[in-house]
Amino acid sequence: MMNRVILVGRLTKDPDLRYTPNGVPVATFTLAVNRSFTNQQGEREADFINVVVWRKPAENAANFLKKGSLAGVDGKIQTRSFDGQDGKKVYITEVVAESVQFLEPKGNSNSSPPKDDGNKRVNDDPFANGGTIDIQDDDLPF
Amino acid sequence: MMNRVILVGRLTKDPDLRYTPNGVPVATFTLAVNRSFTNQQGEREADFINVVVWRKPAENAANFLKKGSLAGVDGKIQTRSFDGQDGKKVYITEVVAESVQFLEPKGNSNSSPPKDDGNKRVNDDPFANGGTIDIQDDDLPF
Amino acid sequence: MMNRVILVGRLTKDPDLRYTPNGVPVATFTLAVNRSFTNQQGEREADFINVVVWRKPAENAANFLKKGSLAGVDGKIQTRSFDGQDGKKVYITEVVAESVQFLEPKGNSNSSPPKDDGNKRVNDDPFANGGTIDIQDDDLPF
Amino acid sequence: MMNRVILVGRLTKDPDLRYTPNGVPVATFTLAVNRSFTNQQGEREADFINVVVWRKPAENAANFLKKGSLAGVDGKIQTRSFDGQDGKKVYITEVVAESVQFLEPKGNSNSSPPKDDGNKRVNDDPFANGGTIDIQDDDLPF
DNA sequence: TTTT
DNA sequence: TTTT
Repeated sequence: MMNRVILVGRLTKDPDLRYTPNGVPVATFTLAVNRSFTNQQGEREADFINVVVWRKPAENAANFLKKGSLAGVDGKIQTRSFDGQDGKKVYITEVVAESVQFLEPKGNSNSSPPKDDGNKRVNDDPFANGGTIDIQDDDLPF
Repeated sequence: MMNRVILVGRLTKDPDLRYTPNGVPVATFTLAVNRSFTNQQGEREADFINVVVWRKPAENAANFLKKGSLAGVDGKIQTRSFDGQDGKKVYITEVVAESVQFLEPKGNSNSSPPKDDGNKRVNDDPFANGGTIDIQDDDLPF
Repeated sequence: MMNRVILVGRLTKDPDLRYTPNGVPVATFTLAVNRSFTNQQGEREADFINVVVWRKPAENAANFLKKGSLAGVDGKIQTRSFDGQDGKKVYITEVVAESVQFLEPKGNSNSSPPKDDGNKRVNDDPFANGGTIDIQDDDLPF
Repeated sequence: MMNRVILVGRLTKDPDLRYTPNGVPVATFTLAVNRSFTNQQGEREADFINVVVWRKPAENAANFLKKGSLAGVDGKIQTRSFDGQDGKKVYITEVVAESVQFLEPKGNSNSSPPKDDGNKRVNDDPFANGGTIDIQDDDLPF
């Protein structure tokens, strides 16, 4: 059994950072990954892939990525289901990132600096880890 | 922009082979990929990932894989949407396989032989191609 | 910066398990991965890829894999160099496996049972972990 | 049998473009891929991975990548051997790229424009293909 | 509900 | 023989 996904694309919006009742950080975002070929109308389309990240990489993603950022994701496909509001089961397929890579060049944060929305700052420089936002030993305890 | 998925798992059902109006073969199946860790209840869960294959590999998948077969998939994640019966947009995330690998050992087709449901036979031995079911030059013209 | 390798192939020999001076297990083996295409002479060739595994997965690989076993590897490419006996630098490219997957079907250990060469037994059934031989929390402390 | 490699790193030198006696373009370059962790001395090390590309993507790589460019590679590991000058067999492990991705942002070609060393120009804008440098139908015939 |  |  093997399950591996690698993506490079651009965030369609700022990451959404939340915390579980136990205080575990979870970030979600959507990556737009342009296809390398065009459709019959000659348009280049994209796949819009939902990504979930847990723990410290979640906080790093929230701190260093924003709408339009070029990011790499290494993780797994996960499927889950829940009961929708109309009583029907909803099936979800998403990518759980094990590491998120910040691929924007150093000076290239466009116009605005990385936003600070009040989350505690975990790491001030994504390049301190070679640009990788990885699972760390000192992550929240689970 | 990069988009790559590699999976190894077991088919939950026999592949479903169809043809487009232009005669292009498309097979779909679901791969159950067991996770390497267990949940809080100590149960091992699986991800159920929908896979689409086009052209000759579709026919090969239909001919050589069946419910329970161990298979490898190398492809891309694709997202698409359509309008559901209740007027709401339905969003789909699936894997488009570029190659499908038959991983069952040679003599191990369980009890029954590979089924033959009347599709024209493209290749009588998946091992003739090292077990790979790949896109071929003589695929249908598109 | 991203670095990901996924392989499925067969061991060319039994894994070689050693221990560092600090007692850390390291296993090495070579995977033969048949190519999906043939050369001009119509022969199918293979790539012979050296794989290194550390810690508990190393012991699991040594216990459950042997010459001819079908195995999956998920890891990274690593390069290193050392000074050869003739004073010239030797450059090595190999795969460091983060997880090793035992893909032989359950009853299919060919003729002989998994060998036991005196290594302490860490896990008696690779399927207890869904066939995955993964890095565990109780690995040696580094 | 599966064999897949995905890399993102920086070119250590300009690509080296050559042509076979039959006129088939081949480019080679080395990708420096920084590791996400540091060694015992607290230094971040890198893996230096040799990459080979054939046909049109080779020409595109030569035209759009240079020393220091951030690039993504999707391909396979290949091993081969030849007889060294001292009569001993030399074993090579390298990556054969199926597609090469130009990840430098559009305006960020540093100081100098993409070099033109006299090769016929195949494509003037790597972004015309969404930044992908892919195998095309009109490649040389093999 | 989508990015450059 | 190595990149930012």
